Amino acid sequence: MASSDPIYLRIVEDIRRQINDGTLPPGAAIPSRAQLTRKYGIGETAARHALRVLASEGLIFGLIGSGHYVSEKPERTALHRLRFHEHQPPFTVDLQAQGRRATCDWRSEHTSAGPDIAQRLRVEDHTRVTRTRYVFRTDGAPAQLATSYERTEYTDGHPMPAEGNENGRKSLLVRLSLLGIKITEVVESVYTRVAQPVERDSLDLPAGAHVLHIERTHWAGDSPVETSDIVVPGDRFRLVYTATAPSVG
Amino acid sequence: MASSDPIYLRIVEDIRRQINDGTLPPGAAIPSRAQLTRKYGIGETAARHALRVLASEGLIFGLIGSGHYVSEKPERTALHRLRFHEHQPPFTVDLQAQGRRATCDWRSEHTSAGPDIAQRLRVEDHTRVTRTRYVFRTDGAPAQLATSYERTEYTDGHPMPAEGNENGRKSLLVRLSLLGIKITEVVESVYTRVAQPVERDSLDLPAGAHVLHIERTHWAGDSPVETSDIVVPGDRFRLVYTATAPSVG
DNA sequence: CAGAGCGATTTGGTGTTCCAACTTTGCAGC
DNA sequence: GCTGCAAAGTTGGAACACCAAATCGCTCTG
Repeated sequence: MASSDPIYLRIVEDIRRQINDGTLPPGAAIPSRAQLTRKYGIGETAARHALRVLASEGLIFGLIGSGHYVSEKPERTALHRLRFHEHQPPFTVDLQAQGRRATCDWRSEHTSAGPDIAQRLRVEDHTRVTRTRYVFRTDGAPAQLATSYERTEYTDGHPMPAEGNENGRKSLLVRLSLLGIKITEVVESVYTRVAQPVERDSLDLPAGAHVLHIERTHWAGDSPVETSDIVVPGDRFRLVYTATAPSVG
Repeated sequence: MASSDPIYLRIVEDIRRQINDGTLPPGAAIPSRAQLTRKYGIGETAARHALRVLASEGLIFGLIGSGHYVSEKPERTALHRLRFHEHQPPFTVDLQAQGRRATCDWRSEHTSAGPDIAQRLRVEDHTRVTRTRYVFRTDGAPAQLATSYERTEYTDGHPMPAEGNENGRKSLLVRLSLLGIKITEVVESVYTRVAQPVERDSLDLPAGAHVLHIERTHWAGDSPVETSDIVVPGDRFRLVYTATAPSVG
């Protein structure tokens, strides 16, 4: 706000305000670079810099040869995560529960745990674990990128197939229950960060896009059984956690 | 990766790779604009653009007169959210539970519900509600910005004081239990977005910073009792959700 | 040897210019 | 009236230049 602020920030704040208060509704055209330079009496550098900042924030988007336009307000699909009911173990709700066409492909392999995964699974470095990379798609669009790590000792009896799709899918809980292992606790740790190149490729994200990163660990008593990293496009989803009091049916 | 990619992206990917694989550890100096132009045989525009992109992603930061340096890997403080135990209502864990010096100031007022809040509280537009703005600080630094809305009918008996700090704080649950209202369900919806100017001011964030936005609603049976918007700096915190199976003590 | 001071270096803001790729528009010709 | 093409407008990449503010290192002085 200070008059000592750089010029381009003044433009940014001005346009942002117009978008917020509805003067520029979604779909409206932003003045072009040439128009901005005339309107505000600035150089082209400042004008394009302002547009770049607004575009990188997702408020507007540019079309080569056409112009810049106000983005639609992002509708974030609810992704139901942990849900708790009495007399049921904690579980995560599948994408299918959304009533959308969802598919899942995975690739599974044995590998050795790095320091981070080793700590989360409470094993030594280089312990052999089963790593499975999942790609979830909803309505054809990539929706989640998940990497799951299981302690191989637990799952050797009923191992993951090397790869497959949703048809051959057996949930973690089913496979573990066959081994007499009961999940007693699930912990999810959520944070946001910039998408890495691999994730941008898999999830079809632009440079600088933010993702929600979920570190999930399933516990059986005091032993972590499985841990996974789940990466979700930050502009397309919201995570919903529901908790129900035990004494109510 | 394609050779048709713009030059500045090649530089970005090259430096990003060096940061990721440890060639450039946190604190290491990035080559200056002049050095980059010589090293890659590019113009100054491309060099500074590459540095700007990396800086906007938070991977590096610039010091006027000194240079660009690799950022520390962000340590995100765990913010324990919903936790569920048998025979206890769902509750959110306070900041104090972190073992840190935390303070809280708030300002409370009666106002009329806008369409968004009205929908979440299942009331008509313009129904009178109690709005309370909280600012939580941890170790002196602003940590959370929360805006809570309560249906005035529930809380008129034991209203919020107009303003106060952590010393005069009575939790929502305590006030409601005095009125015989028992929270049976808590729903938290989490997403990430760019911080708005007001939030940047309150939380001391740079332009373009991302926040975690939590929409939380407390339910008593089928009636929403309180709903709040909780905004948390995305680079300083992670949200931890813990679920324990009912049948285990 | 300590400290002051100056100059080289670096970032960040801004202006100007040029170009390639693409879209939109309007006009000419059928 | 319709088609097709050319011109004008727009974005995005890139180069170059200039300046203010800040930092850093070296030198010179006391």
